[in-house]
Amino acid sequence: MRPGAHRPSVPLEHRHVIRRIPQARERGIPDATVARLPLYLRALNGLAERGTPTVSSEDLALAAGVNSAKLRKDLSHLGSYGTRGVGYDVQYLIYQISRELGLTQDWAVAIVGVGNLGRALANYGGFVSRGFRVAGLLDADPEVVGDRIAGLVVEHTDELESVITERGVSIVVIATPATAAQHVCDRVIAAGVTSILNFAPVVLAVPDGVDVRKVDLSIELQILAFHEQRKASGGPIMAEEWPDGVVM
Amino acid sequence: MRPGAHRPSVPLEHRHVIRRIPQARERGIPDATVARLPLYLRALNGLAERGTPTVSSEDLALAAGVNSAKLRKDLSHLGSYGTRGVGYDVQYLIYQISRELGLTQDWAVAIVGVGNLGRALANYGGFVSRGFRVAGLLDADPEVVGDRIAGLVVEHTDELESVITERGVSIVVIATPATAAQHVCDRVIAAGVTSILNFAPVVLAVPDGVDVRKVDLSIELQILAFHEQRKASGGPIMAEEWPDGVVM
DNA sequence: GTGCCTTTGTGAAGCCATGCACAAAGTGAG
DNA sequence: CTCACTTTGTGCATGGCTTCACAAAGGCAC
Ligand SMILES: NC(=O)c1ccc[n+]([C@@H]2O[C@H](COP(=O)([O-])OP(=O)(O)OC[C@H]3O[C@@H](n4cnc5c(N)ncnc54)[C@H](O)[C@@H]3O)[C@@H](O)[C@H]2O)c1
Ligand SMILES: NC(=O)c1ccc[n+]([C@@H]2O[C@H](COP(=O)([O-])OP(=O)(O)OC[C@H]3O[C@@H](n4cnc5c(N)ncnc54)[C@H](O)[C@@H]3O)[C@@H](O)[C@H]2O)c1
Repeated sequence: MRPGAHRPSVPLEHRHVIRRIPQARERGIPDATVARLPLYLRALNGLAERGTPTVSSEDLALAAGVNSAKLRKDLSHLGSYGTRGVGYDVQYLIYQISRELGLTQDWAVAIVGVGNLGRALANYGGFVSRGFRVAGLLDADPEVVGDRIAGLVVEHTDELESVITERGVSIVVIATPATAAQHVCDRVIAAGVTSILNFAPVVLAVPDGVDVRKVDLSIELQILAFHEQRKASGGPIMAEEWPDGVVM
Repeated sequence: MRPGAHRPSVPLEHRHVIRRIPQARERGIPDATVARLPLYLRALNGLAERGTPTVSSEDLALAAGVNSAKLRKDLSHLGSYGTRGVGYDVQYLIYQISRELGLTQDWAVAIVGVGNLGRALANYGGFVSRGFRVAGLLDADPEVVGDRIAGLVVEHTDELESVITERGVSIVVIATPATAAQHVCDRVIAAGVTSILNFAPVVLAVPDGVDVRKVDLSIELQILAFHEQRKASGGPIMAEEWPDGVVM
């Protein structure tokens, strides 16, 4: 996950070589930083709603749940948008981060697989709130096709390619059973999509240049279980036993 | 996220100091490794279903979508469970990883907030399939309380503490609106819960020793949008313009 | 037993991310 | 203008993670 797949040939040999301008603002924002920008954006929107005009890195870091040095370094990758002694202008920073993330434009999203999860996603308001527009709901089940959900009519997956091309869909959400996910994935890629959000518990095989992000509830729970067990068993030393019945 | 919060006082000064036994199997599995173990487990279960008795690190890595050296290093943190020249015994490895993750026991999970998302989660089969049992559904809305979902009756959040303590709930899933999440979080922690999976788009404040993992659809989409924009705008060099109307 | 083949387990190197600590830069009072 | 104060932007050190590459280990044939 989080593959280095993108950025295959982005030059990264500046920064320590010549340093042409004071800020290192010439592309190549670290993945870790990109993953935190939405967090900052959310915190900034909260501040903006309360009318706060400027915010220090310390306060914003607190609101976003990160270290303030990390926040400043992250923002420095976008450019020098703060004022020393004052902080960051909330509105201006919202604009800059939004622009960097590509949220100043509208993204058409299609959801494939309108079951329990797909319906929840379709009804989700937080989707639309930030430049993402659900432009299509698709399912293979004739029982489901024709249902009206959140103002959209579910279409048959036969229409997948035409929906994608005709409505300019650039991001596809896969919420089908695991068995169907790779097939759907292949089709949407063939139709030109290069950004996929996958909820099915499978590793999707995709060509270079296609970004897949996955959300896997089961994995999150298992990670929690690991730490929970660790806490319960009272410290780092554990019984070393395992059944001898299991043979290698 | 992924806080270093847990493991506050775990000694990690071995490994490069004395090396008491050939394998470094004395606790302290890296977070990055823990996060991949469920992936390996899933791949192994697929192999087991097809009756495959053993698997090489190369093949398993392929199925899990990782580098084979990384896979071997990850597994070496659990112990020396492979056979050189042969590979890993599928059943045995499933058992070892399950044990390490704490999946040999049953975990009682409560879901708080039974709206669109909460219902989807409650109906999700992949939940139960791996040692997780939904032991309670709770909501604050009297309209929702009493509904029967996936064999469970939704209870009122007034019952939150008693449900947690009486049914031995150790993991809580928060699927309430963002505004209610911190309040719910505080209550479940007061009731003794130390593992939380949060779907609400807020940074939860929790004391040390409590693990929070979050799933945020909106963040994933924004990350995809970032890369999508990068692809579309034809390479690392971009127009440097921004509206002069916006003043700092 | 001997020798060949396969595959693991891990040292070592390189890369990336984190966080400290501070100089530079800006504000505002007097 | 000067000075004290605040806060940014970043050099640097540290540590963790990834990947390569290979010696060690086991299986198997004869
Ligand atoms: N529900 C959850 O909370 C949850 C959580 C984590 C992961 N998931 C995963 O998300 C996926 C969907 O979960 P769900 O609970 O909504 O399942 P679901 O069975 O309720 O819905 C799946 C939908 O996909 C449709 N479908 C099947 N094949 C298709 C195809 N080839 N093309 C298009 N549509 C197709 C089905 O008709 C159905 O409507 C599953 O892979 C599941 O493992 C679900
Ligand atoms: N639906 C999605 O696809 C989706 C995706 C990502 C994130 N989220 C987030 O997940 C959360 C739930 O989303 P949803 O679509 O299910 O919303 P929803 O409004 O459908 O459901 C929220 C439920 O929480 C209940 N609730 C409110 N206050 C409560 C309280 N104090 N205690 C217990 N229950 C309470 C409500 O009665 C309601 O049933 C939201 O924070 C949302 O932002 C949802």
